[in-house]
Amino acid sequence: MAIPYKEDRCLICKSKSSCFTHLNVDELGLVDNNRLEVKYRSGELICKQGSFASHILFLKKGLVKVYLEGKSKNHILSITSKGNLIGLPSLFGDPIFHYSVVAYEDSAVCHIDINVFKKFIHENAQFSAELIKLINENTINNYERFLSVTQKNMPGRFADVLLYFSDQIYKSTSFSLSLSRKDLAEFSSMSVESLSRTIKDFNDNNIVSVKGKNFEIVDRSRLIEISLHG
Amino acid sequence: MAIPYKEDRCLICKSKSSCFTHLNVDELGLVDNNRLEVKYRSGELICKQGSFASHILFLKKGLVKVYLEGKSKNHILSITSKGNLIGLPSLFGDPIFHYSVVAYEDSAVCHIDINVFKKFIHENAQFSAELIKLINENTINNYERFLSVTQKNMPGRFADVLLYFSDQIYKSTSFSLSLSRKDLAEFSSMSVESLSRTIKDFNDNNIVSVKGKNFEIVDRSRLIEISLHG
DNA sequence: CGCGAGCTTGACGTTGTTCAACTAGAGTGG
DNA sequence: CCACTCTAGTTGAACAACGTCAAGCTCGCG
Repeated sequence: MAIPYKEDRCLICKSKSSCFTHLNVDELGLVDNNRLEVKYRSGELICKQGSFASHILFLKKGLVKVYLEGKSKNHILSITSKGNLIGLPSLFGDPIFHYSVVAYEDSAVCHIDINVFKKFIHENAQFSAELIKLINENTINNYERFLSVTQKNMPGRFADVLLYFSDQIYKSTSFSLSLSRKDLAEFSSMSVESLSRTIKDFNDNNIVSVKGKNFEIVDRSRLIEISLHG
Repeated sequence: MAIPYKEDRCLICKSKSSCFTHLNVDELGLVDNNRLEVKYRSGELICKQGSFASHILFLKKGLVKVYLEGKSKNHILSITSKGNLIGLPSLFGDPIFHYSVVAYEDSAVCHIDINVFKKFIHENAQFSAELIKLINENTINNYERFLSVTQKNMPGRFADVLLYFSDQIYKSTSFSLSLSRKDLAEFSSMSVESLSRTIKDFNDNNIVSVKGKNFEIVDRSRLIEISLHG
């Protein structure tokens, strides 16, 4: 059996979620005493849709995919990088995870007892306010994805995905993508073959330069135009 | 100028949202003093995507559609009946409405000052907990819709929509639908013509009996089977 | 009685998927 | 170091799903 491992005390942790900034020293101590820090290797399952959500997860380090499991294929909800909470939709109602999460890179995850979260919600209003803010940001992102998925054709959807990686995840015009073509396809709501053709098309038209998993956005304005349905 | 109209005091209102049950007499009085009750006729716009969200809306009576405005067509997020709050995603962050809402039936809506909501969130932890629960239920519904939209064909999606009306809205196997074909199409993510053909198909195969806006679910188990991709 | 919006129907075109074959590269064992 | 295998990725052709266009229908309403 593994020995519980904790790199830092929460108090001095620099990668805290914004809602933890509203906790006092005692409260942070309570978090510390009710968490486990777990390291995951790339490809490992961090949480499984349908399993018991006894803990809220905090992604301290790494990159993960958050996805819904469908009958035959999955739907990737978001690619989430460090500093974000996972499992918030499980806070009330059925205490089960509503999605699965898998690590893309070696990741560090704090498992925080869900009852500690509930305690703070009932006792610390600042914490609740911040939590609601985080949940709402997520909801608004979902709305954008609804529009992308239901109203755009393949190039438009893939343009959205590329801009998402460039702006939100890697914050650069060139990046080495950790996702497989299959994952990219599930994130853009299309088949692997169609994705491959779309990539080729973007590459041939000098919109994006693609070599394997390395992407470089060449013509950003064109990409934005395509995203707005071109 | 219209005279502010209030049918009941909040204290004795029987159609309260679940989060208001955690307010005391004084707090309910505060809600009462900071709300307007507005009646809408069928077809009227209750709130407009992108406009300033100074108030959270409570649907006291009626039936409305909540939808995202796309470039050429809309995407209906949900059909919402009385007892539900509208505008919660606008609570923090940009104070604008992220969707539009239109009445299907004559409806009564309480406009509650958004600052009253924020005040309760910062002072009443029970209220926050209940609010988070409501927001999360909505998120989980969105997940189901993601799977429906991205992984099912037209019959599957329309079966989902019919079951939604039967189970969630009308709670009966037969109902008179307030939605136009166009709205039904935007709710099922397809064109009006395809919707029309799908309806005809369901009707011809004795799965649902349809006469104009009157729907009767004849073979529920078949409908569920189709929903699970048949 | 005629007008018009909403609805239906058929023919056709487009978009995207599926299937199958092929290719490139990474790991394995001799 | 080289053949062997396995998997991820690419490509082409056939096909299915779905949208678009145009015409016709229905029914409420002036």
